[in-house]
Amino acid sequence: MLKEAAQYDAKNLEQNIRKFWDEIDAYSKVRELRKNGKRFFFVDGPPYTTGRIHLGTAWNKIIKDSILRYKSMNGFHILDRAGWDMHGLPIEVKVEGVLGFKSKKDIEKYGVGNFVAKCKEFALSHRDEMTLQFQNLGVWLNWKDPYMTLRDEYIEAAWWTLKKAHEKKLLEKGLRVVNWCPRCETAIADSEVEYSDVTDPSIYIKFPVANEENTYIVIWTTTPWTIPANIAVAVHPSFEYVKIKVVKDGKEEILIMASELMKNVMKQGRYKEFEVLETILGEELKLEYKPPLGHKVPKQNEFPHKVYMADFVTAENTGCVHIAPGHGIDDFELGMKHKLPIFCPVGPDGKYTEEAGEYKGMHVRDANKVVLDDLKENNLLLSSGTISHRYGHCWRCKTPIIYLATEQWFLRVTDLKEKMLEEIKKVKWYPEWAGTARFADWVAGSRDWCISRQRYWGIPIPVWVCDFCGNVEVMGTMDELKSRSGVKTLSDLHRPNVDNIHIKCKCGARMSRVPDVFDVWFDSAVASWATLNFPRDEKAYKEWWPADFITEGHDQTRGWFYSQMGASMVSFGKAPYKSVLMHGFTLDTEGKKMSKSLGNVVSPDDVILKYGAESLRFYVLSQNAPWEDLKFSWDEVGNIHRMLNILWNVYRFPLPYMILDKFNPADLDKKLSTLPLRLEDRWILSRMQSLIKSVDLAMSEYNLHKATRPISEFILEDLSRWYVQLIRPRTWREANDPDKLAAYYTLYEVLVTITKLIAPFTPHISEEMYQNLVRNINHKAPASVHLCEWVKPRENFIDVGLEKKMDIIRELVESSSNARQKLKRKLRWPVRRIVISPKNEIVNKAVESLESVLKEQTNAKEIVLLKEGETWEELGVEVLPNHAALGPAFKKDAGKVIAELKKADGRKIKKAILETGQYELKAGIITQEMVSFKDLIPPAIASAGFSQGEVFVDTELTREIESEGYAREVIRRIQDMRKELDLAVEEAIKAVVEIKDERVAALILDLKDFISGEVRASSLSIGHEIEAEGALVKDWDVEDVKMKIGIGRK
RNA sequence: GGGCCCGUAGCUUAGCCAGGUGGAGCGCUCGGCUGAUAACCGAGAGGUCUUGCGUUCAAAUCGCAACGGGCCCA
Repeated sequence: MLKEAAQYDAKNLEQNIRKFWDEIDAYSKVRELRKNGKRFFFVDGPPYTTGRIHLGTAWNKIIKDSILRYKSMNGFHILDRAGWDMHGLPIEVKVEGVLGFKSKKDIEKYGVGNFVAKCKEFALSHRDEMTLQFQNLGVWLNWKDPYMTLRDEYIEAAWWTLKKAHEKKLLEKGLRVVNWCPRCETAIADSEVEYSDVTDPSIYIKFPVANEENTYIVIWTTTPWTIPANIAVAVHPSFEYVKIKVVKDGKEEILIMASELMKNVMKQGRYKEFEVLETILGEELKLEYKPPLGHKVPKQNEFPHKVYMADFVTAENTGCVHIAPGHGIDDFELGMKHKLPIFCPVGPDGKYTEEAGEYKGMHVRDANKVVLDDLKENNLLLSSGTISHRYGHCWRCKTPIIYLATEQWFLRVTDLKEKMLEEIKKVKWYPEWAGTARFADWVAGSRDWCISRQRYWGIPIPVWVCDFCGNVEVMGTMDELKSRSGVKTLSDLHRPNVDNIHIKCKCGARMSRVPDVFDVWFDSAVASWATLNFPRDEKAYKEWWPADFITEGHDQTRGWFYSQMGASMVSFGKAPYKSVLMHGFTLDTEGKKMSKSLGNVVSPDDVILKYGAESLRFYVLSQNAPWEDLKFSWDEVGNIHRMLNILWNVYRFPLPYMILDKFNPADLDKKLSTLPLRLEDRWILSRMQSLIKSVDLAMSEYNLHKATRPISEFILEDLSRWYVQLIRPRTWREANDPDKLAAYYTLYEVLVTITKLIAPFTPHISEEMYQNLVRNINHKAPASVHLCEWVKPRENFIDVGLEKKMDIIRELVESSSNARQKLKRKLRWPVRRIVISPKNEIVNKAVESLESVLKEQTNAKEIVLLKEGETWEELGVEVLPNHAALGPAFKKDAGKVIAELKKADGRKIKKAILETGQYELKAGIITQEMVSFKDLIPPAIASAGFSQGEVFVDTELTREIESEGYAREVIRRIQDMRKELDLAVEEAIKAVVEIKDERVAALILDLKDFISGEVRASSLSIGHEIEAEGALVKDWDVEDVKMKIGIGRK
């Protein structure tokens, strides 16, 4: 049996439904049901297990959930392990914070094992918290058996991949300049560098040219601390450089710089006069200079210092660029090209080493000022100021990064670039430009991937190097390590467990593991095979890989989309995914990004608390195209909530009637073909099919916004505002009226269909409706709506012509209420007639077939339909005299003509003028140019236009109309009072209506039986001399007529 | 500084691909409805389509440039 439904309470409903899902283990049932379906391999981009989820992560998972639910209902066998990214610096930094650590030394002192254990604990507890938050959104993924980067089998996938790289000679150890965080004391990836504005020194330095007295080459830098590592100067080969003579404080100097920057340098150095001695092309500038800090850094005196050509030099500052190959990427490359020493006198902690001479032990952060002073002392500082510019910071601890030349392990992905670009083309990208423009650009400009980190909480790099011969071996699995090393038990594969394992080199010496761990991006890079437990489980890999679909935010272009692609090219030589949906970011209402420092963060929990998860779900899905950034708006979430509330009301409104009538939809299809469906029933069924089609079309391109918006439109416009209004009177008819049953069956069919249509997007409310509408009727039906098949459009229900006609009827109803409003005639009061003047034949067809709908909705006694283009003859025509033409023609008789025109029948004049061009008055003949016409609408008539013509509403009162108007006023007030007494729908009453106005009392008395029926009164007295009485008595004012109504239980 | 995306009413947006009188919702004002009712419906006001230049008979739509926002990079 159907059950009645209370008001929409999202939070309560959602909690109950989730409990229900748990009880019947709905998720597992759904996956089990589809296990023979076509495979659909989805890889969850693993969120990082720190802190709580934010709106962006919520959106991400909601997209995934909706698409997977849709796919599942369409028969796909889905593999969808949730994923967790659990290693890396972010967690280390958090744990360091908790333990109050400041540097790596603190960690070593605490013990690597202890520290790693803390990190693991942190990651696991946050995983649990975040799982709950995702589940509260109604997101269905495999939460019971998620993939976790800290598990041994996952680590093996990374190891296996590195072994592949080694086999393919794509793994190399090398000296490179890397982004280095001096606090975390590790290399960090390009993607871990966060840029923000900082103020730095902006200084101009003179490098003394060798063998030329008082001659200097001028360079500019923002990092004075790199000057002790200066090895060369770069100039642009095709720029023009000058040697100029300047005088300052009575001393003569010769300076070298780009000629177009001469003025700038003069200004910076506050030189008043100068003289150009020589102009030289960059490529001819062959100079040697003396190290500016040779006296402080003795090592510097061992190196030659020369000028080299480089295309990266720009015409800014001086046009001569300070080159420190140990501290810059371009510098390093120039150094490699010319075989310069890669001099890097800075240690991993950011302090100068022995090689820095007198600077030894000083932190580079403190060195800028000292270097400046030293340069000034030697008269080498031309000017010193500050500049505000963007500079890189460690994304976790916010320390400004430095560039250091260090020995690191690299994946030579640049070797695979061409092949990768080919693979990108084979992937289906949504939207298309995400792949062809954005991702391809990024890949084309990418560099080799530095995968080593000098840290603790991560996947240990499985590389063993011979202490003696330097031979390199990579372990691919735990078993391989055990058998190579002879170690029997290994509790897990983290540090420090694997640190002190040695294996025997083929040369006979001992091999030791390199102490590094992987860049955490490498962890998630192997997710598509790690989630299949490859290499342990090859069968699953063969059956499922590569992924059919992944979806992440646009920041993952350079992140996960790329890291997966790189790792997969190394491992398997092909793309790891077949299709990618790139989604946007959540921004605040201003379009600014949400950040803690701006205080504009909205958490998903806040939204759920106020409106429930479903409103949030439908909101993020429908608000934007998925790939656009979403400007969060509370108001819009509120609108979605309202829409869901209306859906809920539409669902619950027929329930009491259906229950009362013991409605049984068991033979729904048969009934729909045998019952006398009205045109409006056929119309909503047709609209329903059109809706299914648009949802399917949109979903085929993952256009979630185009799938959800029409659903919302349908619910509001077609179902609630129109269909439910139309069938309302039918639902309170007596017993077995086939007309009522037709409405029941139709509405039921629509509600059940919509339940399935919204299931992927708003799974809770859908389930709740389904349980009542379907399961309470038929216990053999699937236990959950999510176990149902997706609905297919039924062609036999589609009637496009009918939909068009109904559109016109709706327009006519709108126009007529517009016209009513002009004369302040309420809808409760019938109107004598509605006259429709159509511009188009389709209007006639619509009105002819749907006249009953039109009549009812406009509350009109009669519909008068004119022919296409016909003017309504009852309209008067006002003739407007044109004085400028009449005056000269009739001279002194003009007054008479005008007076006659006013009295005459305008319609006749207009007709004659239109047909013959003239009209004969007593006072003379008038012609076209002497008059113009205006439609004259009688006072009781109002008009309003619509797209296909015009509507006239005749509000003239008759006894019948007045009687009905007042009667309805009385009915509505008695209904209101019934409500106030909280009477059951079918409960009978007795009522007394006392009206002092005798005329009105008589009018109402005409319809006494009608009123009794409508309000279920077993006795009803109406009159001017009776007295209102009953359990509830109220005074009313109806259009200035005083009434006193009393009602009570029978 | 570069690549990609976005900019339409006070707010959120459709229309842009394929040029032809800019549509909605929210909010506001006014009105209506009343057995879905702490709900619902209608009407009205509200637009330099970010700006400028160009192509075209015609530009929100196509092109170029600038400005503002986002992501990524340098």
